[in-house]
Amino acid sequence: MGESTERARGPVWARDAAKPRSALTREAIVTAGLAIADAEGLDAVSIRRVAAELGARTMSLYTHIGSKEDLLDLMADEAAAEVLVPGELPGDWREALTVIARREREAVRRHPWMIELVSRRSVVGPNMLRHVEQTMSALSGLDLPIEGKFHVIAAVNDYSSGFVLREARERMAPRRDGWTDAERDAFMRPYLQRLIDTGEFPNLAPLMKDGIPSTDDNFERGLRWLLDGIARDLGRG
Amino acid sequence: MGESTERARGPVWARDAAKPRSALTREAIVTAGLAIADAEGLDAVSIRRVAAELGARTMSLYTHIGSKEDLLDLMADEAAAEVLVPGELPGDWREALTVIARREREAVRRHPWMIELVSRRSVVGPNMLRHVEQTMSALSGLDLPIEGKFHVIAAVNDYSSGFVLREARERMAPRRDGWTDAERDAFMRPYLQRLIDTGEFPNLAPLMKDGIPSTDDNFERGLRWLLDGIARDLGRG
DNA sequence: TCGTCCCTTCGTACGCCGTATCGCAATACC
DNA sequence: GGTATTGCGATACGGCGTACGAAGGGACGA
Repeated sequence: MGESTERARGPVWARDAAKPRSALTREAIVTAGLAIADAEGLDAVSIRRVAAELGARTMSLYTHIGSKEDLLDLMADEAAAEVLVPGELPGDWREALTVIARREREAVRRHPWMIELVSRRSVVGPNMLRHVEQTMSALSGLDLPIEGKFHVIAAVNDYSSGFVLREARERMAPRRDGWTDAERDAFMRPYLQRLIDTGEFPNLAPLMKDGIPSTDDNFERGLRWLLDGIARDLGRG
Repeated sequence: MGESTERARGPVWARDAAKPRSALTREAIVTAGLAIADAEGLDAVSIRRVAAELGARTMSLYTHIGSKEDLLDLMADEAAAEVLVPGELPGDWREALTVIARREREAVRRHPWMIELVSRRSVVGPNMLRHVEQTMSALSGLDLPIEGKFHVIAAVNDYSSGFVLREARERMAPRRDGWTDAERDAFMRPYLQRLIDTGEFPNLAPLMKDGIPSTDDNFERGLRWLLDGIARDLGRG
């Protein structure tokens, strides 16, 4: 049977995991991957490393996952579970969407590597779908066709993703290039000063000099703007 | 001199390129990298591959760039040049921001790999800064403190990034897993059907069945919502 | 109880990758 | 013409994902 060695196809979540005969299970592998990614970043997650962490040999992992991509998909969906809001959603659709968006942000702050995964491929695992379902349910009180609801949650989600992407990038910066804040400043300042001196950046120069003003409610403000715009449009219809 | 072999530090853009003695220049390397990424995706860009493309040996590239990360930074900033709007911006700040946002989207549609770079690290090259400067200049007619302007462009940019991230992900999907649309459908449908059958997704089931309704003005609509919300807030102040 | 089959484990090996190190040759400068 | 500098590249190292196939143990029918 030549095809017995063929690589598994289709979404990982639709494929059976191997029967557990020891502690080496798909679940344990995913959990170990998550721990490594949380502690050392996504680049530290290698098949060899995960195996070592579990006291197994490298190739044993392939009994339970089809490839490294599979592992990353499973990790992403596992983390997506944290986005789900437990309990009832607020009745008001704006409050409900806000609560959900906050949770997205918090989950990414806990697991910044989610950003890198999400920018590589769509995650359509069960937890991610539960999240979309929950978000759609936040709009169930609205008299709107399903496409309209989808447009709303897509726009809100796009804003959250973008914010969270930018935030995660800024938070990861020190670890990625291995600089302390002082080093970073020492390296960047002369470069930025030279750019300021060209006079090419009249509107930006004050910000480059003083740094970017960052208050914690930037996220809330942008979200409020967007929801205001949506509410006005719905009210007009 | 032990420190002569030390790795270069600080932002790439602040470091001198080597003097060109042949066709092997920093610029040529970046251009070759861009071509490969456009044609085959970011994963196809390796130092060895870029060198081969230029008819050089692998290690010669390191005369002109400090590391692969440097090359990726330079590529990202090169692509960022395409985001700059040539000529005058519209006088109305909403129109100006819209024009800029459209250009961001178009640039990423041409170079989907930008998404992966941008989710890894901040790009603060000259072209990216020119882009931010241009965006700030779109608000120069507004009577708003500089922090306020920054909050506005940050929110608009977050929305654009999020949309464009989602769009790029969807567009890259077929290439990434090497499925045709038919295969994708064949693999996904039974999986989604099983999820629908659980009854856990009452709000989502219609969308999973019929696919996501995608019209081309989703981007414009979300942007309009956000700008409406901002305009109202500014008008009230 | 004894085969038989299946399924998990994993040793080995291949072809990629980024890049440290260092010799060499050509150029630039005095 | 001699010397210092600098671009180029051969070699090598330690990582990676994973194909292949051998080995061993549990399940199960005879």
